Amino acid sequence: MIENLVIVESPAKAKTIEKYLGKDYHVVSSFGHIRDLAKKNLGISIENNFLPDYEIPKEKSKVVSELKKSANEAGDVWLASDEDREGEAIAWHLAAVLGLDIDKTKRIVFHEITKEAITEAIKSPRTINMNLVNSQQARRILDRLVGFEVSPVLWKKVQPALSAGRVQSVAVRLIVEREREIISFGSESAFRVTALFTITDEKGEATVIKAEASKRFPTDEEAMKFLELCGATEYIIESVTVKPGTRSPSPPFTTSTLQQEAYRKLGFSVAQTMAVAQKLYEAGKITYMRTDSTNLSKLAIGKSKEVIAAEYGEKYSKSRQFKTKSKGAQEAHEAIRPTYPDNSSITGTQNEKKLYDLIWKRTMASQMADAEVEKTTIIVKMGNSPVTFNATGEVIKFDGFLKVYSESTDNEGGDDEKSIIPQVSKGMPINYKSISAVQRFTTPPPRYTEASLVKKLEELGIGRPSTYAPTISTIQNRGYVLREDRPGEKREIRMYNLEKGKITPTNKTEMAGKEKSKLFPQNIGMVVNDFLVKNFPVIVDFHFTAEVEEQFDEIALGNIEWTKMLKGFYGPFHETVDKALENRDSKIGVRVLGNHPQTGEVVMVKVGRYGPVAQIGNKEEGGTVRFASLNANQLIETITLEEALKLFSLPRNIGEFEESDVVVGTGKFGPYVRHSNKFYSLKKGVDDPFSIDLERAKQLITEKRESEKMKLMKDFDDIKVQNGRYGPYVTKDKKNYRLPKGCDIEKLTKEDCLVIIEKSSKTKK
DNA sequence: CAGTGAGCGAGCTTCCGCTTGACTT
Repeated sequence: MIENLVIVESPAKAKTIEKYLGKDYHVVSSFGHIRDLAKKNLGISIENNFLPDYEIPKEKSKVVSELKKSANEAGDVWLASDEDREGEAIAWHLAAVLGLDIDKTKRIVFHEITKEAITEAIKSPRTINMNLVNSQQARRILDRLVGFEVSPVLWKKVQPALSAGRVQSVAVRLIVEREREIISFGSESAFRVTALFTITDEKGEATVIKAEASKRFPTDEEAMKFLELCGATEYIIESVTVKPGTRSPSPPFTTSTLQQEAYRKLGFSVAQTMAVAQKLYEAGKITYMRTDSTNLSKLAIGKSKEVIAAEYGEKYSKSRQFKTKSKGAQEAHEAIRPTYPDNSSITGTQNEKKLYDLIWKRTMASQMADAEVEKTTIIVKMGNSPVTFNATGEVIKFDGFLKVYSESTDNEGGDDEKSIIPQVSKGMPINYKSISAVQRFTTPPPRYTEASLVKKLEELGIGRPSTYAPTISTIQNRGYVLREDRPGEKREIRMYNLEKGKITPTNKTEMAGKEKSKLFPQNIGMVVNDFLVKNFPVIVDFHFTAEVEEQFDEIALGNIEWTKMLKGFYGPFHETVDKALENRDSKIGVRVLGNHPQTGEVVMVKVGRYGPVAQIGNKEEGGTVRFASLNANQLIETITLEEALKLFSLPRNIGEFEESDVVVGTGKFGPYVRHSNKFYSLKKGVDDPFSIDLERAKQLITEKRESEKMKLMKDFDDIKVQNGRYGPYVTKDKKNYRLPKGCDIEKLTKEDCLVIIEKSSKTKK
């Protein structure tokens, strides 16, 4: 019999702690929560003062029975779940399920996994804090009430299988509202004037500096007029300002900042970052990856100091402890850092190496000296205009933490490039090399990426480190939003260039609105959002979470009773649910575009059973009602009558080829060409089903035939060997079969193929 | 693998936050 059983949440943590505690302690893991509200029904008895109905989920039964067995065999049970609201609740559920005495069972906490912290914790156990547990119960029950009362309203009023919740609905709202800002954004343009000046120093060496005019010019005429002035004057340096400054490193990673930087620097999706980090954590290479804390253990700070001094020298080291500033942070863990700071690199997959490198650098940089910079600003005066040209340059005097790491930012325009400015003095005359006025368009606010959405949610205090990635998956799985690339549209920009007193106009094109991996709201997301905003304004308010969190904190402090808090919330909330159900507004999400120009029938768009659809005519008026699905990227909100009517022109016959009709249409998988019962997809972003001609259609048909021929390696009529994405395979009756390893395709016979098919169907059973 | 949009109504969908595997394709 082992004297002491310690229960923690994570198995990787259990392994480490057991090493620190020695042979008198057996450390096991609960794998997170072991009980939850009943899966079916509401799981809450509202009339019994919100009495929760807890059950052990099926997938947890094995863990729980093992825990029970260990607990029965042990002398003392120590509950060592995380030091936060959820951790306290886990401890309480464990006590309840394992039949431990709530008032006597030892509860210990540590927010870093070091030998010192753990032995210290063992010395000072406390008991379960029921106030903290109750604040968790309030949180859990409130979320269930919101999710399980609002979602069914959506099923009834909008579409089945939809969902709403305190976190996901706000995430969707952010994306929808951002899209509307972009839709209503009116882009304006103005000419930005930049000059290249040549500066010759005492030694006669020439350098070119770039300076920007202090004014922008709204029209071509004004820009031209200014350039004319520029060509007819002299330039003198009016002032030179040199300002020293410092830059400080960012704090070490939390879940949210790791997701943002891994996206910006490595192009990882939020889910990918978490999966790779999980592997690093399980291999003992980094500390826990779901954390809101920027705290580092004394051990980590000390070790980092040694590493930095040895690697870069004493003057690069500066120990710092960062205060966590994010709203609602619970700080149960350390920041995300290398377990062993002396390992600057690791073995593993490419992605593991890259992410580890990022974490190592960020951690080291956080313990390094400020960078010292010198910012120089030069103002150049013109002889005939009050407009000045300004140039800024930055010189790094001491690189400090920048030696290791510099944080990326979200803005994409690399406009404010900083150059090195040579020695110049006030009153010095200089000459221009060239001056150009370039039309610049204002840009709408950026669409969210997964990572920037996480950042925003964290700022609002909505969601937790363990739920950022799942929330983003949920809103995509429900079809509310979609992560997409957009090619953008070509835009002409005008420019005028002044050189040697002569102005030459030139035009160039740029791509406007090009997007990569951005979150776009879908029609159903917009309809659901508008419905929620109208019917449940409190729930989708950006401050709702912050407000209820304040009350949860009061419960944790013992100032409010948790069921009272729930009663206060539920009364008015449930009324809004009833009101939303009573409302007989049948036209949810319908937008009437106008009337058919020929027949006068009403034309509308809405989200139908199979997605967004345009409709001509309606039941009430009689006659035939016609439907046509909207194309991908067409929004109910912005589609025009003309565009909607165009949808009804498909499928259309565009001619004949090899004595068969060629028909263009749009199907389940997008626009296609149909020819003698075969389908050929149109190229995305290249072909348009409404304008494609016979010539291009023929081309698509022959191209596909060519590639099919390339694919075909052996042809035994009903059985074929084809070359696919994952190498050669056998195909028969539209079913594919993998080839055995080391198979010689050249010698493969029809009989061999039949054997392969036989074997494969046997193993499937 | 290229549609679907009548009406009835059974039975189902759904939340947030803790934690990891065990499964195919």
